[in-house]
Amino acid sequence: MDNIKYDHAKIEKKWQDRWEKENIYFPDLSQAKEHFYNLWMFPYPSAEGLHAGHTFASTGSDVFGRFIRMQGKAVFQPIGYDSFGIHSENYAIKIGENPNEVVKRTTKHYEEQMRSLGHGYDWRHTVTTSDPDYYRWTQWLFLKMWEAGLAYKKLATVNFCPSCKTVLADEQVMTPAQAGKEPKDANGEVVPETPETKVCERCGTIVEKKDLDQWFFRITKYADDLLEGLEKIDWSSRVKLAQKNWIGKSHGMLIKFKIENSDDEIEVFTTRPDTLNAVTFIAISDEALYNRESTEKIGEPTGKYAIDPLSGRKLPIWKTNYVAPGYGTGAVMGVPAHDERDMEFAKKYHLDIVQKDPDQKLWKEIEDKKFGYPHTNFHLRDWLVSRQRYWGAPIPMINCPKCDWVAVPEKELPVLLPNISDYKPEGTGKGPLANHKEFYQVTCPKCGGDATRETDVMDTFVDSSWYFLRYPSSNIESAPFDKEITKRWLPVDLYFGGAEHSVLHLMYARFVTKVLHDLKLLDFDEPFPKFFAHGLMIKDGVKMSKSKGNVINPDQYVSKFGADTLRLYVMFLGPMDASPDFRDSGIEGMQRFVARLWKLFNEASITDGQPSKEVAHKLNQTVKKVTEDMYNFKYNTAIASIMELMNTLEDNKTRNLSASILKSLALLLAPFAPHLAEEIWVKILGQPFSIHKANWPKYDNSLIGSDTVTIIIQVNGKLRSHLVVSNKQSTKKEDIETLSKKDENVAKWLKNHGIKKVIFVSGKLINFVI
RNA sequence: GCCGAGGUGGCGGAAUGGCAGACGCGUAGGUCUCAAAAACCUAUGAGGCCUUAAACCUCGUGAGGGUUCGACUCCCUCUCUCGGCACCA
Repeated sequence: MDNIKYDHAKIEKKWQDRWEKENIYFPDLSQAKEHFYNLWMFPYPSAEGLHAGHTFASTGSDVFGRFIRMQGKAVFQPIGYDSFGIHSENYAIKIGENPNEVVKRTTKHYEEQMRSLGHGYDWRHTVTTSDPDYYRWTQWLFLKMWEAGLAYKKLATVNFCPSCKTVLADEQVMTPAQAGKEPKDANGEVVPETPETKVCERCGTIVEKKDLDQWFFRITKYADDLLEGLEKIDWSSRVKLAQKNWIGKSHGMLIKFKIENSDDEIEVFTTRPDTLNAVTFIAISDEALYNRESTEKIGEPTGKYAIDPLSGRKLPIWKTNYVAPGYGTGAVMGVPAHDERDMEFAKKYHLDIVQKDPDQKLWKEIEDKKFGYPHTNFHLRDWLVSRQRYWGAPIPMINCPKCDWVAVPEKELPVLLPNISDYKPEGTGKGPLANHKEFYQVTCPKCGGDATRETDVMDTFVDSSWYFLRYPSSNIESAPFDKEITKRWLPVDLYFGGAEHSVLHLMYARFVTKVLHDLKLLDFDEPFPKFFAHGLMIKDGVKMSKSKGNVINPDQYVSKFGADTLRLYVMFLGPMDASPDFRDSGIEGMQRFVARLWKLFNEASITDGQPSKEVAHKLNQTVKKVTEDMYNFKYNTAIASIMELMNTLEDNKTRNLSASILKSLALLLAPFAPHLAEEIWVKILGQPFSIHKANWPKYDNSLIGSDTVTIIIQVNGKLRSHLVVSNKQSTKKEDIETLSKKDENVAKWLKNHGIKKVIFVSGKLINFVI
């Protein structure tokens, strides 16, 4: 037995080295004709290593890439690291090391892990977003935005954690339950939670609001384009809907109200101008009241009155906390009869309530009489890209007392991020770079006078908004992306990633692509025509996360069971878009499957002869099923049918197995278990290296149907018996009906009953209705 | 509150109008062994019938109703779970 033990450690390493040496996964990017850009969202190195959830996702992508490569296409499958940004920086701070050093170490380990899993990445085209060769072009992108008038600076309210002394991204502010923390005040005292309590993801401290000067990208200008573009891309409706809701387009009108005893007017946005006849007050947003974030509606009368343009009634104007600032005009018309929120407010403050039916004619009347005009509003806000942090790409702008904001000339890029020791955020409203004169003290590129550099860095989502453009051109120094290569390889053929990026990353990448398209730098305007959202891995029923302490490190499984067993196991857990639960017990079953396969190939007497009918039939069925499942990312059922095939072959083992059958089986296994399949292909079947360049097996439809068919016999829809007949006979209603009636068990049910109707589905079933 | 996805054996899951539970895990019994592990074989939704076995029957896909010759699958109502958004006028 020992001589056929599968030594996964030795065999996997051997083939990984040979694949790399012989450039199996490195397509010639300038030549390839039939090409396929297969992309998995790059990870951010915010931990020492990747966890099993990454293994599930990256393997899912790799399996597809291998499958497509075996269809004869040149597959470009790159990988990199989203290494700038708050996640990586926070991790560095937590372990008390400089992010420059941490990222070097963690990305190295990530690479080792991905290599050990046997992923077919093109290691000659990796990107690391914190590398100056990369962020130089992130800064270039900022300049393009600036030139196009799509970057601007303005005062904005941002989230601030008084304990971490830093500004937080919106996605790092959450409810205490989401953070898994008890809410604390700035002094670290636990305080009672209210429905509005929003805390810092990391420490659970209640976030404060601060007003700071911030850089924005004008994504709102592309709101309609982003919405319309969704129509032509092949994404799941769930993800499209999330983007649609985020963009939040609503049609309505802006209506003007004159203010009593004044020349001023107040303008409100409404989607219901047909209810103007029931308006009784005007509610305006008030930052101070709004920031108290109470669920109870509160307000204060301003003492002023607006005039209803229809009836001339006086409408009191109230400052309230329930009108969102920054949306529409920040003012709404109060219509208690048709809006629950207005009703709640009107009741509390004893405002008038007028019951009148909505009148669709008002849309036209308001416009005709010039009380207002049609207007479309969006929920989408401009993209805040400033971060008062250290670990990001410096924003390439210079502030000159004479010339205002001046862009750093393109040829002076990159603006290097200095390696400093005081990189921790201080919470002063400025980033750590503001403490470094040698960084910010510069001369104005325009007038030559003394000027100061911007000391904020860019949001990490800017880094990841264009990285897919860089991969094929990663070795080009003169441009962010080469024109010819980009034309050949983009857009991405399949983008594989987590649904948690449904809005942010995927929206930003689409926006940036559309901007570059409008600047005539790209000839497509959607970066990911096909996106597949995989599920998130669960461990023992709960989401895998560092804070819950249930993160699984794949390394121990690779060393104990081997990459192929682990790959097969995670792919077998369930369909790719589900959330599989990682349990240790199941992986041993997969180890058994691998051992049985190995034994089958080693013990079989391989012949050149034709396979038996039964085996040929099963093989063709399996090839068809696996091929179809691959395109639908239903790897679990693909593997199940390979198992069935193996079970059939084991039953036939005493007979000799034909080489053609074994070759097909090896090919079907190749995407899932690349090392095992290669070893079998080259060493046992004597085929030329490499199986991963071989052609995917074809199936013959004529061999899928067997000679006989089982017909189901039902009485009143209940299964009563079966009938095994020849293919030909199975389509003849009269024959089947006669044979069925002779069946003892069927006859029993038909006895003493008249047959009302006979339903016959050719080749499948017959149903007697009695 | 709104939107979306979902509820199938002891467990992961399969079947998308036609044999419910493929495939795997687990469990039980067996073979091998001094013994154990491993490996292999057999059984495995619940219940009934039966000396035993085969065969057969009833029930069964969150609950209730409907459409259909036939429903896990389609429609309606309810319920629970998970995910996203959340005073957006």
